Amino acid sequence: MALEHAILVSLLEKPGSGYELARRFERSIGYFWTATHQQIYRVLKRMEADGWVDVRGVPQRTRPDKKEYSVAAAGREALSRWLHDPIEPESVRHDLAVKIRGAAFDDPAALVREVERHQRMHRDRLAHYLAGEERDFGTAPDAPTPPDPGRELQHAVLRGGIAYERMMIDWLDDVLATLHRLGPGR
Amino acid sequence: MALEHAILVSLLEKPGSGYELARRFERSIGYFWTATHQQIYRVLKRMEADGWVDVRGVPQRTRPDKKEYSVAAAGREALSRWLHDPIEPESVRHDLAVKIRGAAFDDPAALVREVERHQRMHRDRLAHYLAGEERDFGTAPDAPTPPDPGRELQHAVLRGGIAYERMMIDWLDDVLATLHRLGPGR
DNA sequence: CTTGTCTATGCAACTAGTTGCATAGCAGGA
DNA sequence: TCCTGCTATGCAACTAGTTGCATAGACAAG
Repeated sequence: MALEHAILVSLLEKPGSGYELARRFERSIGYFWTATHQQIYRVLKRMEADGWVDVRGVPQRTRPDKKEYSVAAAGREALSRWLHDPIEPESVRHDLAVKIRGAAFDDPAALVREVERHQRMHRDRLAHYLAGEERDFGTAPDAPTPPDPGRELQHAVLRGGIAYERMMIDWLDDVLATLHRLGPGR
Repeated sequence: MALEHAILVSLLEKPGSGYELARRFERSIGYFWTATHQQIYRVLKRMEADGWVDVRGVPQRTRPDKKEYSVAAAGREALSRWLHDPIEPESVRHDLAVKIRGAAFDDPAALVREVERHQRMHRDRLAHYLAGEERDFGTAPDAPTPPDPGRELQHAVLRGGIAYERMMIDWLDDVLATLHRLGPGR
């Protein structure tokens, strides 16, 4: 399990509340890990009980009070242990591939719209990534930024996301061409 | 949920037992969907109760008897319904990306071996895919095979797997270069 | 003749993740 | 004023998926 570890990394990058974490999981972290707010709250509880994180109540005037979490020593150690563990089978769940193979037993042409819809989502995400890259890592201004490992590694992960979206867009072009070649079937 | 649907597609391609399905999920189907034998047996039970599949006891001499499953009319309809449903948020779980961002808070250089190990696994899988492609879809012999939608679509999905592995290998080269540039940290 | 591997199925207990709902204060618009 | 939407946290009930174990016959290696 790595949700704990994804939370640790996110809190090390910047401490925050469960709600804030949930929003990060909808954006930057969500590109390679998803989690709902319920799951995050529950796991944070467990991490707090295990002493992996510290909590600090933050009263707010205009908003409900929040609990700001930050990584404790035990959490850092747990993360370090996990980083040094050679694990991961990388389980895959790719609905669209199942659908494409399934289309042979239905009407292949009926899948065209669905594939196009997915391709559009990947194009949108690519545009979003590229905008984020330009914003956060764009061509250096006059002041050259000092080398920052965190920044460099975040950029490397983002480049992975960009490469993934480009690959998907190209592959879905290939799939669409195949579907068109097959024509209306069954 | 799509394990049911992945099983339906697999059984439409070729009827088989729970054990056989489990082995297919370790190979061809496993490239885009994973499942353990326990899960498959349990889901098959449910699908049988729902009338999605038919069972036929097959006595065997040298092996334990098996139950051969095949898709029933209701199963075909369920698959068709799912194929026409525009769904999927494509949930992602990418441990390695979490590790890479986490490396900023540990020793980036210590991750080099792990990344190399992953890259090796992707190279192996790519070689495996390419061998399978040559075997099943290789340069046509004298007899041109008749057009078969199932075959074409299986090939399209396999090309997706190949594109994915190539993308990952290239990206991990990029990650390794970044890690080396950072040098031993913290 | 014992040990290990392969086919074949399954139970029980657990952990992970999803869905629906509840609460509650504040802000802004109709 | 009421309704919607945002921040903020959480419970309860469910579904999905994992891990460990059990059984049992056939076959091959040592």
